[in-house]
Amino acid sequence: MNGKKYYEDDEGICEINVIHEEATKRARDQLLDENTYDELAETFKIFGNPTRLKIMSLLAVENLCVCDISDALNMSQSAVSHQLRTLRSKNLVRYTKEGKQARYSLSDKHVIEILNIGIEHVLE
Amino acid sequence: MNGKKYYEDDEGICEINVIHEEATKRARDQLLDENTYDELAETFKIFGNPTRLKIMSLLAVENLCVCDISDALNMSQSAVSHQLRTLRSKNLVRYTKEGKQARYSLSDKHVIEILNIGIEHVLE
DNA sequence: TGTACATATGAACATATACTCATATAACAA
DNA sequence: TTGTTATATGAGTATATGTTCATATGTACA
Repeated sequence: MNGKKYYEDDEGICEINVIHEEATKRARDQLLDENTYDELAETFKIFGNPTRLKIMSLLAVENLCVCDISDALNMSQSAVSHQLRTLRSKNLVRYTKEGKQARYSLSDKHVIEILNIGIEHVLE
Repeated sequence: MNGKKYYEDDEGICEINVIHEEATKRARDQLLDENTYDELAETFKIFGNPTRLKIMSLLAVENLCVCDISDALNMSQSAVSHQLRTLRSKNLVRYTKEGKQARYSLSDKHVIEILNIGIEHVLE
């Protein structure tokens, strides 16, 4: 079940040994699009930062404006605003304008689901 | 329901306005430990990279050694090995020595759960 | 022994990220 | 108008990350 394979990269031809050829093929065949993994990674990356996690945790309970969040997290308005921008860019939060303020909320139930699974995993 | 609060940082006293004081308090009170968010972020960060996602997807189906994974992903042995090290450091994969080889597998059911929720989220 | 293979790892590099600071925009109030 | 408040954002900076390259370690086999 051992075999040699070759692949071409920028530099030339490279050789790779495959030990478990059948299993490798089965595993490779069930992979999704390259693109799906990129998107998936982009999504998880958003969850990979404590500040954003805390913002999402806050918004899971209450809709808040930027200064509320700054206060709750003891962080500068600018830092919070930048992170909200990131969260918005991936459609994880949304906001509605209320006069001078912007009232933020979670845009998706999946956000809470992913949060909860993660917390479950970490706390046990 | 508007109030002013003050906090001290390295530079001195800063002022923050709170617009929704009650809601902010409720939201803040249900936050978890600082430490929990750090751990949580560390975990999600691991999922925030396409190469690692693909490795986990492969191992969700078959137990493979490093060269199998390199072949399946068309990546250098070194790059894969470094990523496996990262995955090991967070206890997401483990391996058993089989002669010259190291046979890797997922170490945790949560890994597949988190993967699946993410995929569900991305694909819809 | 020596040689080939499977894997691990340190160093270097290029890129991405998360803040701070300063400033811009936008809404309301005096 | 002018000033104040709430938010957004560009630039700069320090740190983290993902890969490559070179090399080390460890196992098996001649």
